[in-house]
Amino acid sequence: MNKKQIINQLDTIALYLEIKGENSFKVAAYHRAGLALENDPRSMADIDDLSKIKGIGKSTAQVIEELMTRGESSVLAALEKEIPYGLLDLLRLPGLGGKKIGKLYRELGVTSLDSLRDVCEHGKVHALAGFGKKTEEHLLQALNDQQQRPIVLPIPYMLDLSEKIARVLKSMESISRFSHAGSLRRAKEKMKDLDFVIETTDHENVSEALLEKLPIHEIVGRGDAKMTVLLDDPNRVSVDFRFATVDSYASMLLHFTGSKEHNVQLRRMAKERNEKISEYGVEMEDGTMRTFTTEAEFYRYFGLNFIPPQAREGKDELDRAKDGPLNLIQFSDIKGDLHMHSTWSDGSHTIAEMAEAMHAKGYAYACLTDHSRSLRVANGLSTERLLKQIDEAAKIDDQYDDFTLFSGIEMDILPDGSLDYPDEVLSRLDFVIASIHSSFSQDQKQIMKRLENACRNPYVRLIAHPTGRMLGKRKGYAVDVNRLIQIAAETGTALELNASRFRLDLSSEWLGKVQDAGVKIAIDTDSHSLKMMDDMKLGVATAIRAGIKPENVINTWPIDRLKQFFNQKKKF
DNA sequence: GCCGTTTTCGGCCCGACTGTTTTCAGTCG
Repeated sequence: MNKKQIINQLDTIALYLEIKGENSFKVAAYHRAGLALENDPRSMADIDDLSKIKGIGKSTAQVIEELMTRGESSVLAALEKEIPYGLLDLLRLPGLGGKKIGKLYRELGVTSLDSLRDVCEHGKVHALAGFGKKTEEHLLQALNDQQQRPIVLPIPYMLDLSEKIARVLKSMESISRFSHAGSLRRAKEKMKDLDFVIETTDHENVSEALLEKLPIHEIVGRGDAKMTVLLDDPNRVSVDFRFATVDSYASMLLHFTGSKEHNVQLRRMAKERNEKISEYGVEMEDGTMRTFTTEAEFYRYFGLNFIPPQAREGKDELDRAKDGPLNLIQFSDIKGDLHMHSTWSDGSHTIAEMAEAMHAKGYAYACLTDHSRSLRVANGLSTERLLKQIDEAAKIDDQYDDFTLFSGIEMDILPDGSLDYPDEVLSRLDFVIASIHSSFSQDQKQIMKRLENACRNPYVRLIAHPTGRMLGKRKGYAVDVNRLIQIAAETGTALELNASRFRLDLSSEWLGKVQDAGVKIAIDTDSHSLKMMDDMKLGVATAIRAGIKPENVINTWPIDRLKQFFNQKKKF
């Protein structure tokens, strides 16, 4: 059983325990054990002593062992025997938790969504103590709408929504500051809702305006401190708006950025010194509330260096932030973008427009990398056109003295493993990227042969979007990423973090291993338009999640060092 | 169920909101 399946089983056990009415800390312990596994970068095979992992104790370790060896858990089997499986579906209805489900089961014999509907329709629910007419109505409504707790949605979808909401917030005069928070701010690839923290003195007005300007499906809750709505989009995305004052804004942002586990650890730390953290600030021993103007100031108060949102997953970041600055890459480290397209292949803007936009971003360099000749659908460059483009790019480069436009190519690795141009053509370019755009369904052996051939070419410096995945759309091809990292290390080839919101390839999970193997990384937007260049921020955010240090990212390097990398002889 | 440079037992982050209730339980993040 793989790690993901084991985590699922642990979560299922937790759900059963919740319905059983177990102590909520016991329930949380199973979730936390799953989280601990997820946060551990090692594969199941590499973990020798489970109970040494923080959050996994004797009991959960035993369950995990059993899942690994037998493929099933006796703890889970006993729960399945005791509690009808259909009750788990009820947990997905908004407003129903373990306690209420337990009551419905024990007192009304509810065992499934269908039997719940039946008792609701017969008016039996509102007679139960603790239930009432409104609860019964809401349950029926939820059953009829097939309304469920939010599913997880991919970051490209949520980022678009978030940007639309941000535009609305920006237009409101009564808002002095706002930020997205939650999983999106931590750059998780999937999330179930959106969170915004808003600084305002007039939350009534802001709530009203939001309800007016946003497409709202339903108001889930509305109070002085927050408003929760379901958007009228195909996925009925849930959005939380939290209102803060000037004083509480930083604490509020910290709190709603999470992660939950990060917050728990911070609060524990505060508790040890008899202080109490809430979203409003830090309550001192004498009851006074201390507030902060920035998150950095908050961390500093506890003797910690700043922890960027994407590093707040409740791993070991608090310990590391005690010892010194985290030395994680940040956006200001980026000196250029090494993967972009122009109208010469399938981009929407001319070389001059792309170059000027990169220059305007304050970058010191950028590299033009249109598609190669075999990628006909993208108007890939014939050898003649490529040679012409090199001249054209040089002319544009000449117009700048504080910016360099390199000439490169994104060259296809063909299905048989050969490359799209001969070496004598590649030798004319500053920077050669190789990538796969065809025959995705080949078996792993053939895919790896293609990638290995590319890495062993003396001119190929980077493998772009190494897995070929599209978030929320397709999985990518059958690449053995561990092996690719090994080959990249042997040959001195860099691997890409494609920063496009549709890709994020390699993922943060793999990038940590890339860095550990001593392989260099390029964070590129693969821009086909001016707008796409902005995804560099998302790329950096993803790199931070992976714990990437700036010195391991080639496009943080000054131009001379980058040129050295472009020209160095590869190792074989 | 997990955890401990004061602890191996007694805690476990903290608050908003709703619906059910006359002071709070349950759900949620």
